[in-house]
Amino acid sequence: MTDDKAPPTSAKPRKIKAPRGTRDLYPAEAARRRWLMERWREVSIRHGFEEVDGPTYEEADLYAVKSGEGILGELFQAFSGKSPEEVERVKRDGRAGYALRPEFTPTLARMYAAKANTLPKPCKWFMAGPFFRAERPQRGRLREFLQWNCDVLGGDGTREQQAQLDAELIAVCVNFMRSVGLDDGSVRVAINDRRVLTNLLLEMGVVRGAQMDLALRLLDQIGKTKLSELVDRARSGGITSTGLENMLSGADLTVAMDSNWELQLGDALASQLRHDFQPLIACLQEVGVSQHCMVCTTLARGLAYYTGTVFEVIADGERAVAGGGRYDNLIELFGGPPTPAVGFAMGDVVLSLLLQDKGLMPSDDELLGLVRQHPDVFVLAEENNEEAEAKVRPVVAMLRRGPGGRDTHPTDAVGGLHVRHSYKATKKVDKLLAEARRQHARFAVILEGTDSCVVKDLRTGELWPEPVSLDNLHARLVVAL
RNA sequence: GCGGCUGUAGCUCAGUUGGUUAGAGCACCAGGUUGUGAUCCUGGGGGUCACGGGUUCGAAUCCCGCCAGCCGCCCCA
Repeated sequence: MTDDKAPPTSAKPRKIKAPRGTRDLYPAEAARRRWLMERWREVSIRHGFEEVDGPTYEEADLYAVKSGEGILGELFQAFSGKSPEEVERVKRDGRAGYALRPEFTPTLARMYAAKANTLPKPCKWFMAGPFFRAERPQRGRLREFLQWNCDVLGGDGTREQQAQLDAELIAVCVNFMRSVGLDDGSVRVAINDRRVLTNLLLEMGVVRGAQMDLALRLLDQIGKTKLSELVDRARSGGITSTGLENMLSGADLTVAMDSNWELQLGDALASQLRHDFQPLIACLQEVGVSQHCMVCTTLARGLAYYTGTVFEVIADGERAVAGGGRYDNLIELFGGPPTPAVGFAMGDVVLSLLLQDKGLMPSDDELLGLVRQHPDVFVLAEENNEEAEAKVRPVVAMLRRGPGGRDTHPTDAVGGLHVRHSYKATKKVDKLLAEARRQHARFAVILEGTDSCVVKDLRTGELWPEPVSLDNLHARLVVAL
């Protein structure tokens, strides 16, 4: 108290708000996040993926390895704060030793590379967790967000198996979308192949190297930037290809997989693409998702490390919900053995917007139920019955602990019920039942004395015909639930 | 980093050309009626009107700044 470093008493405490682009999760929002994570987990596991995770921050250099220039500007820097040298270095060149993870792939590559020879091949991993990017928040984009990553690493590298694994990965993604209620019409997957696209551009006269990178970047911008400007940028980049200009100008090079390509593309292009995409298409049909898929030859995906198949899940009115592709030389880049790999990521922000747009986001009450936060039992006492009132808290404790009234190990929740009681001053049964109802309790237990109670089923509104002895209460409730 | 719009109670919003002590509904808390599920009645807590300056006898209201949110640009791993 005599500390002279204490702030002056006249200083008003500053009201600190959540940092820009972050979210405070009150019970309903926390339930929504948990529900989403559980859906992601459930679908991943059902498709044979194993859960992994890594640190939420990494050495900043990890993110520089795979060339992303832009990425470094959007890293949240992190440092230990203990080392004066490190602080000095941050002041000197503005770069801390660590960064909050902006994506999972580098961590994944690092983890896989470290244990490559002991892991099954192919190795199917998923994770879901928070990621951080120091961008300007806007619709569908925040600074802290959740992301679901699924990846398939390794395999024999044959074109046939690659197509199988690509298709399997796309299927996980599509089946998730279905599992949250999105129908065939509202889930579309745009698919392309970097190898096919590059060949196409080479044939059009685009030169490998800087020109090719620019061309890919420009294709990625279609729909976001005006045509005239795209063409201008292509020309100022030294690209004279009229083929590219046609692509940029919106020549329709997107076809539903199950449709008649020749009609839309002409015989020559159709037969070339059919040849290139046939293995993947066959596999997508095998796993039953081809009706969602279309080949979109203008899809590039900005990411530099993609080497083959690339895809995006798109929905009208929102930016891409998920995106991914094949990155066959990335593991090697992180010091691992040459390893074919394919993966995708889905963020929670756009997905939530999409579910809201479509009316598929469960209500707050539904979410609390879905994540099992609705009480099993709400305990109260008859009015004007002090003996019964005195038993409320012991009965609550007994039901929470579980059978026999003996304490169980903290990790052993078997038999313990989710039990609540009122903290209100009122003793009116009417109001207490209303409270139980509001909290969506399944049963109300109304104590009548020191050893007996009546049970009301709040779902049907019916009373159990006979009073229940407190000795049998837990067992009876467990059966009824 | 740049531009546009918006900030009044936990939420949705009123608030007149600048004029008493800033309001409603919902939510929350309490009391009453009813009396073992949603009704109804009454009362209560809660706001330095985002924040900081300025103009004015007087500012939620007008001006400037700033912060935050939303929308877009840039960028997208």
